[in-house]
Amino acid sequence: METKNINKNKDIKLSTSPYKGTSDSYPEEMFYRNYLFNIWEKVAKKFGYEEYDTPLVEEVALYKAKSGEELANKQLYTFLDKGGREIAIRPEMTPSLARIIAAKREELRLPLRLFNIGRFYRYERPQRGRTREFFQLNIDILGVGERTSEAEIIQFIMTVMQELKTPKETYELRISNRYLLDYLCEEILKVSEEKKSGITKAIDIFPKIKREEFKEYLKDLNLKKEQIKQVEDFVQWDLGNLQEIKEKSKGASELLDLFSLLETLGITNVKFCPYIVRGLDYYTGTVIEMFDIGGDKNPRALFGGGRYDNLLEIFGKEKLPAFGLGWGDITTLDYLRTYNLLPPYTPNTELFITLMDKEYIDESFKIASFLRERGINTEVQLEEMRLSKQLDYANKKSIPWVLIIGEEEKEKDKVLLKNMKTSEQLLLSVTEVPAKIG
RNA sequence: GUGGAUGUAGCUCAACUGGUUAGAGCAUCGGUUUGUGGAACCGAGGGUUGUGGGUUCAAAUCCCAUCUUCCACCCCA
Repeated sequence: METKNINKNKDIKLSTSPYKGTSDSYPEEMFYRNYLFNIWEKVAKKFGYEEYDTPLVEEVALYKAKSGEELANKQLYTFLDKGGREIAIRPEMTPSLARIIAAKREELRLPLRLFNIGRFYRYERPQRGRTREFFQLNIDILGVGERTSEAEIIQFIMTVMQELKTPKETYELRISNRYLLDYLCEEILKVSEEKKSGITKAIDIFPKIKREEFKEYLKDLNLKKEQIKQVEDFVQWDLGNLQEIKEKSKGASELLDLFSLLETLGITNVKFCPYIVRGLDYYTGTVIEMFDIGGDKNPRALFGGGRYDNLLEIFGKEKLPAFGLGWGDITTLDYLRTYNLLPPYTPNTELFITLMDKEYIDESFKIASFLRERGINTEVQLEEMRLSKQLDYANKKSIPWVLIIGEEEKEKDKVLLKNMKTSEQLLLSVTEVPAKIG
């Protein structure tokens, strides 16, 4: 009976490839991912941000309330749990963050500086810079409505870029403000509320299409000739244009304040771009996106973010000013690879202990424990094997040091420490192995 | 969700356009070398040609379906 079962299992050929749009991370890939994550975490902590986390699943209603329609309806992984609840795997962090803040709205001391590095899922067609499973750094400051909070996050961004050793000519932080669109529609174009979303969308795709196509697009929105010209004019605005309307437009004055603050901080690689609008429905003021401008290999934003002062309202709570961003791992690693900015892969093991005779294994284990206590990452050869093979193994794994313990060494109560790079060998006692090796 | 391309050994690619037993480089393993790695040489293992149908005397090659990956749209990290 049992053999029958085994045969039956043999007939089922399971695929070894991961689920569509996801990928397995072998040690080398983990090394690169952790390189990025460690920098994110280190810099976030440097700025006084604290780590938090939320469940991977949420009720679908959370996303229906405020995320974009596309994200909530089409890109959401959903299922019914056994109690009949509609559950979603989180596609983004901000709604969850808003939820946990709203839950403790009354007792939290402000401002709150929070970050999280988490896994997210979106049901989409995979392509460059876009997969179904990805990680994101979410970093948010809550409780400060001033431009200072935005400047701080932008300072954080630039510090991370520095840590990643990114060349200045390869990136640009594009900044705009949602209130500016209100001003355009209400004060300049004087169009009805329904037309606003169409115009917003047109402005969003402006950098992607040709001038003529843009004109056609606006014509299709039933805009008058004069209005079309005004929109074409708007997407080319610079800070000078904002100066003229700063008394009348909240967006303009906020942007001017932010840019003057950034200037005093000596922050470069930032640009006012009127066509940055961002899709998610909850943004209210400043919006930002980071782009690779060194070539056309990475047309997708490395991250996007903005101000979302009203998000707590969906929980029936008092408003709370908030500003934050979601920084993607896929897009960023693509970018880092494009410019060869990732460090060479190096395994963790610093020292390898050979086994010349299987009788010596307890000696190996004891020495390994001793060295590990001293902080040296130590790997032990577990099977008797020709020495050349053991050295070959250490060499292929780029382990910098090898400790040889054989008959000769045992007699003298010493070990032979070999530097794999220089081939130098040193006969010494175990206690003499330097704690800081490498 | 729409459109376009793709799939041959672990990886990168061949196979004279439908014709014997699907090959090579790299990688892996073994040996030359039982206490010294990186080089060289010798050898070995590894494939239902993504999967399932169909056409044909004959299919990696042609047709259909399906899946994967990639690219664009959409959306977005």
